[in-house]
Amino acid sequence: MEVVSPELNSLLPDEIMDTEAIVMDDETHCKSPAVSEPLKPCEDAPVPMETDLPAVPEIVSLCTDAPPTQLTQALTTSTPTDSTLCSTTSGAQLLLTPSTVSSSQLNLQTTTASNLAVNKTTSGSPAGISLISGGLQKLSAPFTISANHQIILNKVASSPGADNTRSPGITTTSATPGGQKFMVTTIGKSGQPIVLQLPHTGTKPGSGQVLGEAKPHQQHFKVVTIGGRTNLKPVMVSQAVSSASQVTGLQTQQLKTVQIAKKAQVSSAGPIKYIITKAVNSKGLTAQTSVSNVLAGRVLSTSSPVTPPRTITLSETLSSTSKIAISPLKSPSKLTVVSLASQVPNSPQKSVSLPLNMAHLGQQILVQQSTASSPAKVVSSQSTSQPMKSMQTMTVGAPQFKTIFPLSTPSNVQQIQVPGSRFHYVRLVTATTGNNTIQAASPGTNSSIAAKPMVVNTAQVRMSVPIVPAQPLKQVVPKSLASGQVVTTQTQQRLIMPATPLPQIQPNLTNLPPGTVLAPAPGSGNMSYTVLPAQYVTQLQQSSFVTLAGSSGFSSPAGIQTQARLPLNGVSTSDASSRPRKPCNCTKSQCLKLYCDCFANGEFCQNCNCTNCSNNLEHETERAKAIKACLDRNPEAFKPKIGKGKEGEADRRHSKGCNCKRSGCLKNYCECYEAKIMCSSNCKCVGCKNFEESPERKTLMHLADAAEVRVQQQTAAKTKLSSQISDLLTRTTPAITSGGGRMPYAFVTKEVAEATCECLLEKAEQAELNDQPQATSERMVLEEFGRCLMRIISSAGKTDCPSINC
DNA sequence: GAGTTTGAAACT
DNA sequence: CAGTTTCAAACTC
Repeated sequence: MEVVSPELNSLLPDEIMDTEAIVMDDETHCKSPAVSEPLKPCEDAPVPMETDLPAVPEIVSLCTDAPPTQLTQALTTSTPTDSTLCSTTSGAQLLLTPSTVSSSQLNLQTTTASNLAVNKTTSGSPAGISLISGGLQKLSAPFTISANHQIILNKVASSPGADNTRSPGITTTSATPGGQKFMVTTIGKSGQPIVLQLPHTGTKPGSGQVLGEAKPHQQHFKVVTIGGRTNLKPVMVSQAVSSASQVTGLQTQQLKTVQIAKKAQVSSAGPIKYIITKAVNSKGLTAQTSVSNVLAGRVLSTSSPVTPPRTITLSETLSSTSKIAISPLKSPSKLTVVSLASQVPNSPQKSVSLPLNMAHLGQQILVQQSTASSPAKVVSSQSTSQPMKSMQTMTVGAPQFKTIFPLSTPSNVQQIQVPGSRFHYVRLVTATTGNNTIQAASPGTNSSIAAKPMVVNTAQVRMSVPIVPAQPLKQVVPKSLASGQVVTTQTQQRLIMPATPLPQIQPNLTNLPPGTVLAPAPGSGNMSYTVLPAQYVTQLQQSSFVTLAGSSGFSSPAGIQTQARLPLNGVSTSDASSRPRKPCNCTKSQCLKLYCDCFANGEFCQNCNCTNCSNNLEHETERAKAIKACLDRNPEAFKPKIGKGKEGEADRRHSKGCNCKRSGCLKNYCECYEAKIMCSSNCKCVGCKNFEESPERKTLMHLADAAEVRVQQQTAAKTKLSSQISDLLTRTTPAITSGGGRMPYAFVTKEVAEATCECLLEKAEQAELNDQPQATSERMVLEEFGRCLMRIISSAGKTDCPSINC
């Protein structure tokens, strides 16, 4: 399995989708409760979860044997049962759940003579295309079946009332009479053709396929996702069992692409790669910008080194089942869950859900995303009868996103940061016995990946709760998970890693530091957690985690990589990422109290000046206790203090307000002023001058702006000067070389310098005689100086003795 | 860089 | 919840 594009998250439904759990073991299953119901953890793996906002059902149950209706509810909003999600028309299965904003339409038209029969309408037909459109989006797209087994779908550039740019996410599925299935996801630019590669298989009479119906025949899925790329990205799924593709609504406002592929015939022990691509800030981005971001941040990775580029093959042998379900949500928060689990050979159900995520059997990916303005949502992953050994759950969201990664036993986690990007990339690679070759294709980044070995607990993960800094969690996912989980939040991504047992610590999962990652202690089950800050990944590279892993009994190596920082506190990620973290200077708090900014931000101390620091992995126990203590005192201790207003920074306000008494709230002592926001009614300050009309504040602001401008100008001037000098040296080098190897300064002899000065003085005198203003005089002198330099340079390349003549 | 001021966090 | 203490950052010299 491969790619989870965070962009996809923004397109994904607001609610958490429940993907049907894939039964890895026939014997036991974890019942999946209804979406609206709290998830029940598997009996053998209870997972304590918390939720702040149970009002909106967002829990996704991944159990395979979940009640059909419940599952359906979790997956889609329109289909009553799970089985109905699959179209039963001949050979063609297409499930489309209405995306909340989907307005784009695709027209399917057979334009060439072909043995493939495709319906033009959305209604299912014997021709082999069925569209479930109960309140669903219609798909219509002219397509052409080429002679080389390709179907080219030409997306309608524009449809009435539809904005392709804003609603790029379109998924359609078609099937040939022979049972071939095609899933097309258009997530990219409008007007780009979609090409479906048709498998060269014999025609098979289309027959109604119901989810759960096992078929000995192979069915091929080819999924082409076009998300701003013109190149083809077919995905073929071969499966012996009957399969159903489920496509749920897409958030068309933003593009998301998730491609997870596992190469056919790859053993479960083979390397599995997870790539989460750039997350889309669903809030801050407009539709257009989101599209561009998708294009830039989109990642397509191949499943294995042998997998041809651009082609992802999901191949399940008779024994596997993959299923991905995504349900649309009406909430502003966006949550995407893509789960995929392997099934026993006889497992009848097999489904692939788009838009974007495809998980490999035996693995599960949860993608959860929520907007900053909406409550955080929790995705729960399924539990199978057996602890999923290779299940992985990822939740990615932006501006607030959470990632839950049930890590498979040997797994690698890589965190990738693209410079300048406001998103954090997380790559999970299930580790195998051998080294995994990780292919991360993060558009816009050429960052090299130097994964650092990391030990991942093989123990079953009992829970994971993403923590959303500014916003309460809506739900918690109590599910028994595989072996590891990663929770990320909008502002930061954290890893929850297996840690030494800390049974006494039961962190309030809803209020953990942003991006906190909790991982159960190996074998200890659900009560041991290690809370790791977002920077953990980065810091892992500095060796702390290896030690921890060893002490924690991690059994398998994994790699974590980070290239940059994560967004913080709802602040622009670019700013946060570009701004170096301020080192703390704590001396008495051991950096385990909120006095410490590092700790308060959920970060490890790194390159700080603190003494007796315990805010590191070496003191994970103390740190965990401290976190718990803080949460006990204030459940929202780690939530951002500065809320994000609806209209941008203007509405930002301090959640608690300040209590300044002497600073007039015009110094950085004041948290409001420090955050560059006005004091609000939440504040209890005395003598506040930090309000809109305050003249003092305006003055300060002007001064600050002016100072900033000066700094910028100086910086720019220095940069320009350096560039010019560098360029000058570069350009003069050949001449110097040709002139006998003399360095540039060698030409500035005493005579030359004197001549230059004379020229400058003369110029100054001229200006003075002409009663030129000082500025003009200075400019004239400088210009003359420039000319002198040019003459020196020019002469340097010609003669050994440059002459300066005014 | 040392000392002071300040206000949040922690404590009672 | 209020008052006090502790703490580290911000600020001043």
